[in-house]
Amino acid sequence: MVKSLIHTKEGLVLSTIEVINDIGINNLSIRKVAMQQGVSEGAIFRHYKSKNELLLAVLDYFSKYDSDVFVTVQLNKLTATESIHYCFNTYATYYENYSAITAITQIYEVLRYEPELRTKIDSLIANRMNFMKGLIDDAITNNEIAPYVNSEQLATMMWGYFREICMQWRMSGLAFSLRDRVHEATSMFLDAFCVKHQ
Amino acid sequence: MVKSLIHTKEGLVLSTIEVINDIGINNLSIRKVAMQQGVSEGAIFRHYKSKNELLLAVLDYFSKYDSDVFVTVQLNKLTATESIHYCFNTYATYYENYSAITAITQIYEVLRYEPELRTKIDSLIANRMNFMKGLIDDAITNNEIAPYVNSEQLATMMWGYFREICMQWRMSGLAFSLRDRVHEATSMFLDAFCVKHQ
Amino acid sequence: MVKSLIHTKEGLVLSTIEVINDIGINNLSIRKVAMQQGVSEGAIFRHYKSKNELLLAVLDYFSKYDSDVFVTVQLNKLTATESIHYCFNTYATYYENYSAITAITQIYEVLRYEPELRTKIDSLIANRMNFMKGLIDDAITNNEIAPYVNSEQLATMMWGYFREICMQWRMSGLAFSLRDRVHEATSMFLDAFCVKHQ
Amino acid sequence: MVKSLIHTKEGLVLSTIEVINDIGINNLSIRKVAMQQGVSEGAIFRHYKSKNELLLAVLDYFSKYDSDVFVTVQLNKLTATESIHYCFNTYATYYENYSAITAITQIYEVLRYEPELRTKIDSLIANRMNFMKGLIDDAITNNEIAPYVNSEQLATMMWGYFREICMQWRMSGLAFSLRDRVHEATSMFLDAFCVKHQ
DNA sequence: CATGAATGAGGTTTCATTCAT
DNA sequence: CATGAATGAAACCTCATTCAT
Repeated sequence: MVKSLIHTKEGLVLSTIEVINDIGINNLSIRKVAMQQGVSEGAIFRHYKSKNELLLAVLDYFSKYDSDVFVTVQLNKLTATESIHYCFNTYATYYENYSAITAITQIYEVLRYEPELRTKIDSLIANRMNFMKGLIDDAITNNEIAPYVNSEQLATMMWGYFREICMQWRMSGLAFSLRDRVHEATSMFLDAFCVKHQ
Repeated sequence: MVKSLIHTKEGLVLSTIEVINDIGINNLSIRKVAMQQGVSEGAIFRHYKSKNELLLAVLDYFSKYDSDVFVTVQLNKLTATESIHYCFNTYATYYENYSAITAITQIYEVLRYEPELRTKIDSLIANRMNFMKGLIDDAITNNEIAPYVNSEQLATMMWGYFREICMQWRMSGLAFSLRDRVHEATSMFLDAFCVKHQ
Repeated sequence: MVKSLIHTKEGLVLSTIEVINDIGINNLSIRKVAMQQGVSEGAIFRHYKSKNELLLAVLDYFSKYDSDVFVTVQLNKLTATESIHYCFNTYATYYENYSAITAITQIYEVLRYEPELRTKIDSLIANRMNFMKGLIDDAITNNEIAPYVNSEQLATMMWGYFREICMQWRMSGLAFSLRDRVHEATSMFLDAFCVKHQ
Repeated sequence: MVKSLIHTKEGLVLSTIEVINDIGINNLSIRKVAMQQGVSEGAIFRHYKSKNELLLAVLDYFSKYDSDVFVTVQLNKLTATESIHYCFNTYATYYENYSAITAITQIYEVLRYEPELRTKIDSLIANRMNFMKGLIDDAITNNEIAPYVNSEQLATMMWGYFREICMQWRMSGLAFSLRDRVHEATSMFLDAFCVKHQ
């Protein structure tokens, strides 16, 4: 479907995400990707040496968005809490428009069992954690969040919530607004741990 | 290994969990379970009609613990926030002593793609959510948690955190105390959303 | 179903015929017979050393009826053509009341590929042929059938018709009267090859 | 053996017929066909999605010959009884030169138990019946066969004979001339049911 | 570059049969 | 006698990957 508009190599990444979303990572196979893309199975191996290299490209595509968000946040001159809001809002908006991509958020552990993918997954998770922890630390420094807050735990809570709500959204058949729900939750988090002013 | 001590049928559930933890749900096969258990492949099919029926037994085993915890919490005459503490503490202690079981918490989405398992997974998740939401609602009623808190969102946060910290624990090679970490996080949650007394 | 009324050993023969009729000789298995009979799989091997020995018992049961018919025909003091009529009428009546048994008439070739069964099948077919050929020869001797008729070919025609009409009866879902059809065909045969009297 | 001369896909049909003839439909397996053809088992599934689809191709190949015969008969401007002679003579000649194909004539009932094959078998049998019934009806119209003859019954007799003599031919180890025997029988049939001229 | 045929390993499942109880 | 657990072989089928064209 996306075939002629973009290069085959990139199209295969999108097709793979589509297949994972449609039938699950467990039922993913080169044949299914080839069918989704409308090419032969052999053709895929012209572009990617192995199935796991294709999955690596999927993870690259996935983490590339992370990098973009993180850079953008840095460039915008926002307060730390505003940055946190901005960050989750950006993800939620993106995911809402490209729901298949949320499938990737749910299969970290599965992919981690493939040796070729483990490093990539680990750094992806670490980057997300560190970025959020950094923002929270900034917020503490700037007196936006209470000083006694454990920034690592709070970052874990936030990403944990985000992945959990993505799962609920998928389970519901995309039946609610991911964006609104995430926005409300982010506000809850920031209000709860902010410095209370009299 | 566990062969002669307990019935084969139950041993297969434990062996399956062990294999999932060792090599991942994606690489799980009847053959591998048979090897882990020290029986032939055919023998498994005397006890479970299919691979998915075996996985269903794994999920039953997994959710049985949930039921036990929920009942125990109900029996103990604790305040709502104490119950929440008790609940997560119980899980963390159990999981710390049986770390392989945490593998199951990470593969909901994968299993949901198997039609025979989807209902089970969905009810398992719904039960956890409803139980926690109930406790939070109780806490609100009892003035332990602030009345403006959205109990569903808070429950999502807590279970999201719990699954996320389980993942981190696994990724770290069980390098920290799950129990301590979860205890701290639960306190953070309850403090943050509790009614502030002057 | 037939369990307690008759001995298990004989019940197994009937159950086997039932299963062959229900799901086909290709899908016949010891397990299916055991289920039909309501016993364990192992129990069958108490009575029959192997699957093929059970099938041999089925063929014995099947050919026993042939013997009975042949003897009865001999005892009745009928003309040769009357005997032929009587013979096919007896079969048609029996098969109409026990339709499952017709399944056996359709699987000679399949069973012949099992070395342990081949001799039995061959003699069963030879006996039917010889018996009918003998009656036809008698009819020729008695001037009931024209002298130039090749009795072996005519016997082949008659048994061929009989098996073919059994197949059609089965395919139709037993939708017509096997007895009437066979009676008409037998008359057609005997009229066509009889000595024409002026 | 037939490998490089003709396409694999068509070769597989011939190999399958060979295997059925050699070891029986009951012992037919993809593995045996692969061995007969000299390819791997997986290779077969590139050409046929399943075992039953391969068997369907066998039946197509088998019924294709029927169609050819029926069309040829129609084209030749023969009398009805000549057509009947021609038809059976053609089959007998073909089968005599390709004896393995007669195996297919003996396994209708077995194949009918496979849902994917039933329709094909049923139409194959119906076509043969209707064609022969049509010829007989023509013969009656043309005063070649007596008007009181039930054409459906006669067609059943003829096909029944043909299948029965094929079975005997196979059982005898191809020890007699199928062509001569069938020719004689056809003459017997047509003489017996023809209009007697003074 | 792309295709389509092929492979060999491995997947789930069924089967006939054995044997301790 | 009967059961139920177990086995080892074989069934059908899918998979990642290779390679000639």
